[in-house]
Amino acid sequence: MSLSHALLGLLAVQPRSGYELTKAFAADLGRYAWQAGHTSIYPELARLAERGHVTVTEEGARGSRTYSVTPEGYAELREWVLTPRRRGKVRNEEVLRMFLLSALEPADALVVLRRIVEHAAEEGTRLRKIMDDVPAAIPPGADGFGYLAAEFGARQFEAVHGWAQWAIGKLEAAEAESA
Amino acid sequence: MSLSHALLGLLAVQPRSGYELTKAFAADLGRYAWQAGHTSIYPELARLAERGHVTVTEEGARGSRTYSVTPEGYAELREWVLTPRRRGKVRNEEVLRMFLLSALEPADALVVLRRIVEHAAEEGTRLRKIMDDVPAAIPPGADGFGYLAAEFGARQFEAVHGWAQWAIGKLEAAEAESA
DNA sequence: GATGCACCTGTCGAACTCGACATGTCAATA
DNA sequence: TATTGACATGTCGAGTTCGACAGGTGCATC
Repeated sequence: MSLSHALLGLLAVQPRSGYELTKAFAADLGRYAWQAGHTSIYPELARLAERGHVTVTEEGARGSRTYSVTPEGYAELREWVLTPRRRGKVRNEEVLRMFLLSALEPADALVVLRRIVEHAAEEGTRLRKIMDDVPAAIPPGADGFGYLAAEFGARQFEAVHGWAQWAIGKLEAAEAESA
Repeated sequence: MSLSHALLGLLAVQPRSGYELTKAFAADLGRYAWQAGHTSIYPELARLAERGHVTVTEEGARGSRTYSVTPEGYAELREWVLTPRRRGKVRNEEVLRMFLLSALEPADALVVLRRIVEHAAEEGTRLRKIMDDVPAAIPPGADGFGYLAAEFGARQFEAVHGWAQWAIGKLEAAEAESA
């Protein structure tokens, strides 16, 4: 399962509590790569601990438990990331919505595409700003996947932006032609 | 559920059988947007028919049934695509693997990143070739989402390609610095 | 001292997914 | 005519996900 590997990866970068892991999934990780709520995370942590892939290395206030990966857990993670795989799981509601546009009337599709262009531009500049504020010396991934993720997200939004503009151009040309 | 809307979208472009829908999900749609196997599709078609969002408009050889969207189904689809939504479902094993790279040793990460660069370049040119072969006159989506999807995929791969190269640069610079 | 809020962990049930299994058809090729 | 393979639809059970519900803590502010 991918969730277990996502948790191992997060913990390999830095030991965290279930609560902190939940926040990481709510941020960039959950935005581009893999979503999970705390209701999936806590039971999965328990399973990983049972398997010996993680251990509790600190107990803090309010019953919080900080988990770290064990050597076995790290080996499992490394193996999973390094092994090339056939097609993995894909599920993206945003992208699905983009594909479904071609099923609508061009006028409707244009409304949505213009919204996408606007939104992608906003998010792109937001992420670019984050990248600019990060001192170049920060090693990738030191604090979660912030740095790599921000750049990935920025490029992703730029690609979507370009695609939506291209699609608008195609639709407008098709409309002008049929008129 | 998104699966039902994906089916409505596919059928709105063109009536199809469950078998043909399954093939569409195995192609570009399932690659970038939403995966589904026939074991999800057939029961969902039955549910959509029950709700009156699709109907069987043709019965062919080998027990095949061709479904079409009803006006109610189309209205439901339109509403779903046009309504702006908070964050939708995201799940992408490939991207997750990219994020997890920063949890590995730089040497391991570089191996994977170089593989990504190569793969993204291949897929990008493959899709670009498809785009070039498509006569410009074909209206978007006439045969599934081929045209829009190919362009989207091509831009996606180009973005991943650029990102991976950037990441390699960062990692190599960091290694050189620490050496 | 009460109130609110972010912190922190958990269960349960309904819905959804997915691989394995099952069944039969039509056409081409050996 | 036997075999192969794409066509075509379906069920079942195990595993996964996710929203709703639940409950306790430490701190700051009123």
